[in-house]
Amino acid sequence: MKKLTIKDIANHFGVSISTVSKALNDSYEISVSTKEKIQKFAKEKNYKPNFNALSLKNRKTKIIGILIPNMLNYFFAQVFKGVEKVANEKGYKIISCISNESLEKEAETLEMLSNGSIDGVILSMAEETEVKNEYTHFKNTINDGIPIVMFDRVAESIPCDKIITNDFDGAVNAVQHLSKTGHKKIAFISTLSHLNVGRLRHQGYLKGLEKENIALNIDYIINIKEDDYKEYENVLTPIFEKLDIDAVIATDESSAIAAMKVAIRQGYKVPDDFSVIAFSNGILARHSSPKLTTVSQHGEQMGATAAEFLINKLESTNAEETTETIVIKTDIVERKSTKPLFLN
Amino acid sequence: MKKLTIKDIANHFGVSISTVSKALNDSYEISVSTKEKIQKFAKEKNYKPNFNALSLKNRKTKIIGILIPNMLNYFFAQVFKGVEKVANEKGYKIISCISNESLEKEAETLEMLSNGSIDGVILSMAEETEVKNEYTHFKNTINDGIPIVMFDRVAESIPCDKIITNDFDGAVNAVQHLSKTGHKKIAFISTLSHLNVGRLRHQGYLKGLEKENIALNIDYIINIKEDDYKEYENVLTPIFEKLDIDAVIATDESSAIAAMKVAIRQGYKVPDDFSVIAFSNGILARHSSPKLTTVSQHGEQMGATAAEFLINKLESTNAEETTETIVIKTDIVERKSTKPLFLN
DNA sequence: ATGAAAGCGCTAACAT
DNA sequence: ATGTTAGCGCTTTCAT
Repeated sequence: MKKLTIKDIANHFGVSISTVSKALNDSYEISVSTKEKIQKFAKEKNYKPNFNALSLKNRKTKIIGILIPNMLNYFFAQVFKGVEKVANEKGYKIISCISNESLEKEAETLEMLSNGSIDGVILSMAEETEVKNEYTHFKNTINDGIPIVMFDRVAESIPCDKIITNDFDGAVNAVQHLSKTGHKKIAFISTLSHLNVGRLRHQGYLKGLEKENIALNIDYIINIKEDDYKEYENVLTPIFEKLDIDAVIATDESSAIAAMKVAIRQGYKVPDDFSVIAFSNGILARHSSPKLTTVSQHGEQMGATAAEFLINKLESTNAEETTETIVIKTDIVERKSTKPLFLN
Repeated sequence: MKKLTIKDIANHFGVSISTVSKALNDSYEISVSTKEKIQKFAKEKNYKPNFNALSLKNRKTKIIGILIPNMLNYFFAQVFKGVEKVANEKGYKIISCISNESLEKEAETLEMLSNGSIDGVILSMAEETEVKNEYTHFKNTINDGIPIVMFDRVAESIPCDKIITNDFDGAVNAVQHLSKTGHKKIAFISTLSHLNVGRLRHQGYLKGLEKENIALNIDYIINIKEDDYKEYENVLTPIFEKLDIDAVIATDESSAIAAMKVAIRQGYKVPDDFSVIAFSNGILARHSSPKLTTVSQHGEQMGATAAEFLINKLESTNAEETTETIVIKTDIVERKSTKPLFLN
């Protein structure tokens, strides 16, 4: 039960621990015969070098932290998958933590991790952090020598690599798609108006209208609290009754599906009289009826990219302190909630 | 940038490192005045004891591993959330790994983790592992002194704590629910026939029929490969055309939703002429139209329970080697794909 | 009240 | 080819 150490092996063969260490690391200094017997023995006994001893010695753990606001979100799960894939390939393990959208937990977690537990961290800001604009904990961990890579919800002012999507362009494209398929009365439903990604999508929506020469109707901008997706339908029903709209762009799947249901209930035919596009990664889009056309976000690729950047930074010798911002483009995935767009 | 160590502090005050160590640990051996100044200094300089040094010394990391087949599955994400919550409360961190349903990756991962990286591990078996019945890697890690807690997909023969659901009873209840609301021609759609949880649900289905005095119709048992949920509708369409059924129990959400769509397309009214119940935790259930009645699995609670058991084992001094199996009961959550059940 | 020294498991520079 | 030693950062026993 007691784990086998290099010392035990040394005793067993009556040699010194450094001989064993070198033998196990296949050093040229050690004779072939002793190397062989020691390696064979170690293998048989299933010897594994102690992780903590190595980390202590090397001053690095080959562990990266990932800190996300919420694990029940398909987007973050996808990002995680991408990170895991790359980390695994490069021999890194992952400590994963949840901030629960809380600034305090985010800060505590970062604090807890910056004691040599991890070599670097990939994170997406908690909502509260972004809203309060409180970034000192990020600065602290960077000052502690722990590189950060941020994705999706990133803090502009923090000097670190950032992996984001083209939220603005995504929204522009969504508007244009709808417009080109004959929808001009386009509402914008946002559950993210307090976050930067939400604002960017909003601005993209405005830009899209402009490009398509559609006048802005203020009433078409609908902000809902994201708390309770169960309420989305109730919130939207009276609005849709009042408003004369023929399309919706939503910042997330749930509200898009709610919008679609309400529209159908009110007698619209989707996608002909009423089209819907949502920002999304999700499973919901593929299971709704009709299936949802989406501005799709490539979470896995974002995660993989984040991991690559972080690991590069960790393993690069030259201490070049440049930081990059990478944009992973969204795609419009046409499903059944919009009319097909033929390029003319 | 270079991290502050106990040695640095000792030098700064011209005292020995053991004095500093004791001072920081608030030892009675150290005078109040030196304790104060050392603690104050440490705090100001944001001193953090090195994690790896502590782990090496204590022979424990306060890290638990979690090894799940797939992160994009809402059930596993929920379990993770439960684990995270408890771990966090008790001061443990989590290293999370994905087996991707692969025996080899599962074994490799366990191997990689049993070098002192973690104190214990929570896992759900990869599909391949369960199918091939290849459990030596579990035995190895247990022999390495790393306790395992398994959940959901558990290996009977391995001596460890296990957290499972009452799949059998869940299926019985589902059948009875349908029967009592007037549905007797109940099909069973399984995407998990190769897994034990799938078999248990299957047996529960049979038992439910028996209890309700419904004769078994072999054709009503429909096994589909889970690979491609996109194909579910195509697979089910001809079957439903041929079969005379008025209800479906599905082992997962996706196939349930596919079944519902196909039924609706074929002119059935859900839930009146055709009811659907699915084993599920998911978001899909709450967003489909109509919303799906489910045998609901409480993943978060399973995760929390698993973490509690593991941490208990890790922190209990007495080496009692008993293992327990805990059943977290499912509930039927009535939504709109079944008729309401009034107890008579 | 403070310090010296050993040890956790390992590597590596420096003997021999 | 093999061994000795110091050191990674910390705790703890045993001096002083």
